[in-house]
Amino acid sequence: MRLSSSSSSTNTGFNDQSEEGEKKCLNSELWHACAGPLVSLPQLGIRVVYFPQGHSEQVSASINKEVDGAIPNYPGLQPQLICQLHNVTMHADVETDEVYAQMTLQPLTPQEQKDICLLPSELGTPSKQPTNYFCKTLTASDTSTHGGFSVPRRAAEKVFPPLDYSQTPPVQELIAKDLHGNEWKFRHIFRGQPKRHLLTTGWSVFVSAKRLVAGDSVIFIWNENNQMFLGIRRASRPQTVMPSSVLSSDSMHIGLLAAAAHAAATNSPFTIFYNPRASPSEFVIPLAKYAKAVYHTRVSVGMRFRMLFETEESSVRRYMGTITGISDLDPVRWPSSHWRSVKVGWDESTAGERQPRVSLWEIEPLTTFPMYPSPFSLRLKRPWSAGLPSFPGFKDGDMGMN
Amino acid sequence: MRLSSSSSSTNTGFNDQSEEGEKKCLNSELWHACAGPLVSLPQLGIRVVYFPQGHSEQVSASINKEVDGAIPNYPGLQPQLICQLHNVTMHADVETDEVYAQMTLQPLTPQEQKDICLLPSELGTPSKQPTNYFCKTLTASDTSTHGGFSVPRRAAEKVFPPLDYSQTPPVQELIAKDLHGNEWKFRHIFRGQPKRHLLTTGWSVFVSAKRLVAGDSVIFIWNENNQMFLGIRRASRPQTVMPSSVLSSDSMHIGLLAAAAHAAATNSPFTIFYNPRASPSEFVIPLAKYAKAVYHTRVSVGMRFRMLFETEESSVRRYMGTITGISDLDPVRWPSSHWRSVKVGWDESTAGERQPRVSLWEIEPLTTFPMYPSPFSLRLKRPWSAGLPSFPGFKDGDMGMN
DNA sequence: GTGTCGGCCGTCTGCCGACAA
DNA sequence: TTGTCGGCAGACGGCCGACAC
Repeated sequence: MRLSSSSSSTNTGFNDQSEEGEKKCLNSELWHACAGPLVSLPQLGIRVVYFPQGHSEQVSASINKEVDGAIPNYPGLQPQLICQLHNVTMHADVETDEVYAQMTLQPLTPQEQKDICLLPSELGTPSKQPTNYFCKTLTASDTSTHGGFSVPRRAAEKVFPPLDYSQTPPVQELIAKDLHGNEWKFRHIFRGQPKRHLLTTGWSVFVSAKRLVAGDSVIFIWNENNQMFLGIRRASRPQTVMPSSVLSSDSMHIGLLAAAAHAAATNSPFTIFYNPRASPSEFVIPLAKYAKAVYHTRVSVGMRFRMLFETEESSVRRYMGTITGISDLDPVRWPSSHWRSVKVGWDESTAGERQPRVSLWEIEPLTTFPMYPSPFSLRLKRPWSAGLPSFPGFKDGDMGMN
Repeated sequence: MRLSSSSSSTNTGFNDQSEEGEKKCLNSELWHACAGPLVSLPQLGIRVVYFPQGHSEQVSASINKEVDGAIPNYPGLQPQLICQLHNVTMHADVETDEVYAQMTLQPLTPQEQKDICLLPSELGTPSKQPTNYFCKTLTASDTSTHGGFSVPRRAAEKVFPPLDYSQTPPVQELIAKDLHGNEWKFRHIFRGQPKRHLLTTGWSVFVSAKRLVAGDSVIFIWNENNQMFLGIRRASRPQTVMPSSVLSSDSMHIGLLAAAAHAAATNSPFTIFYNPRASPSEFVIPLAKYAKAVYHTRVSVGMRFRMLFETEESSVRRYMGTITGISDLDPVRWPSSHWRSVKVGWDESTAGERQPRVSLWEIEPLTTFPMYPSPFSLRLKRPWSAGLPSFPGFKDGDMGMN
């Protein structure tokens, strides 16, 4: 019983969709606002690279538990699978409002891999963050039953409909839809000494319904159709411990690998969930982005790079670091994998939170080799070769690199 | 982050157990009271029969979703695995208080299967329901904020400490621990016209904390150590939809099968969860119980039988039916499996809820063959033969059949 | 510019016996 | 015997400007 929507939908609002019971479209802008500025979903129909290792990392993070048993080897399973991407849909957890995406991936046949021909459009477009939105981390006063929600002035002026300041005090009713299409009404008033924007009546119901606590964040969006949306982001990740009393963590990891192995062996589609805020890194990468990073970028130990991170206020900032090594993350289980193959050191001492290992497509090396404009498509002369970084026929092309 | 306890523990209360963070013993009596009178956990150390089909049924029921993709075949995986049972532990979901058990199963080696020798103790003892307990389904008044909890008179007299009736009105404070060891305090008062037992102060916090609604049930237990415990049972199973945005249902089913297949191939232990109130049937059966039902009971079409069911008030009653067929539930995937191999018709027309297929060990045929007392142990002359019901060396024995 | 507080009013919680099923 | 209700008193929700950081 999920609320879902196709990401390829161009709807800005919510539509009922009589498909398999009660599914609804959810607002794409809102989904991306909740997911964060760094999250982008690959476009429907393109070729992507799927990393079982990354998927495994997400499962571990989601159920808050590492593998403790023996996972059988899947010798036939490559560390990355080139897949056709079918059916990307955006969802939100009914209980927690956590955003996630469902993707159906179909591994390419050996013949299709041989004939790989990259189109410029397959690089993927970066996620479009809504223009008129704000994100505020809730204070103790915001979540207390004693009062309402204090709206930062700039935020109110940017994303709320303009108040009629001739009234004393200026008041209006706001209506906003959440990820599930439920409407929430708030009294928006401009009062106090000094004057400030407040949400009063309606706010506490929202806080208790969503079980918000100080430290969580709310997001308000004002789109071009004069609709308002609101979403939430919970601060406490450990709270989101999925109580997985359904299947043991070992069985989950085995299932993930076996499903991918089976799909790869039979070239049949399989389904995965991507939880942007639970997963340490994206594990379904547009093929063109992967190819560009792996085959068009020379990296070496000592090289400087930049990498994007999300800030508290849901904007982005760059952190700088130095490449300290290039090696397999798991030489035994996943030899010759590009997943987190780059060991890095971070410039700032507060870098305890940042990963000591990253993947090539996550970073932006500061010294890049010049790219030559070339014909429209990129043609591979060899089939994808068993996880080894040999891709000689892969030529530079106009894939919109910068 | 789970609260757990070993079922082999003889503790009646709660003990801290500095094992891997914060695990605690939970009360075995309370667990069984919440699980219901028909649920019995196999004893630690005995041989059990594990049914992947039954496990799969539980997963489907838990995530409220059938398999919709193609599940690969596991030709090496038998429809039942004989396992040694390690490490049975009882748990309760932190969010919902739903009880479940974790079991570690180790498939027997072919040699061990050949040498199977059943001990009488392996039949398993039926779950001991607590003696002093009551279970009440909450009314609208019980869950309303307007008042407290009306305690049925017999229940109060049986499981609450006796009141001092010389007081006017008689009042006392009750303290009871839930499945997680949290204490709840209630004011127990005997008042009104006519007089009745009520829980007032403290009741509403419990209701809101556990998110109880009319139709849910509470269970109070009074054990021999003068301790009180309380548990809950939710009426609405569809509410318990586990939002499994972690892994697709297909991957879960594949994982379950692959984990069992891997364990069977390597004779290594694997872990499963058993949710008594989510699963349609137990899928880990004591070997002796299985053997008795399959090899010591002759069933045929037209035979009458009885089967136990749980009532609203958490007691048991028998329903009668007739065997209408004996065949494979899934001839393609699981040929020659005893899982739900018996097609039945039920006597009462209100039988819409009851399964049209049952397993041999769930029913009690009304015409049984006499059992002959025999030597202490039952010896198998042949190894377990690939799911086929040939078990010729299996002799009748003193396994406490009735 | 905004987080927290004291003050104040109104609503709802929550304890009581009445009454009826 | 026990589910629901009207009555009532007190606690807490929730709107306000004051004040300080």
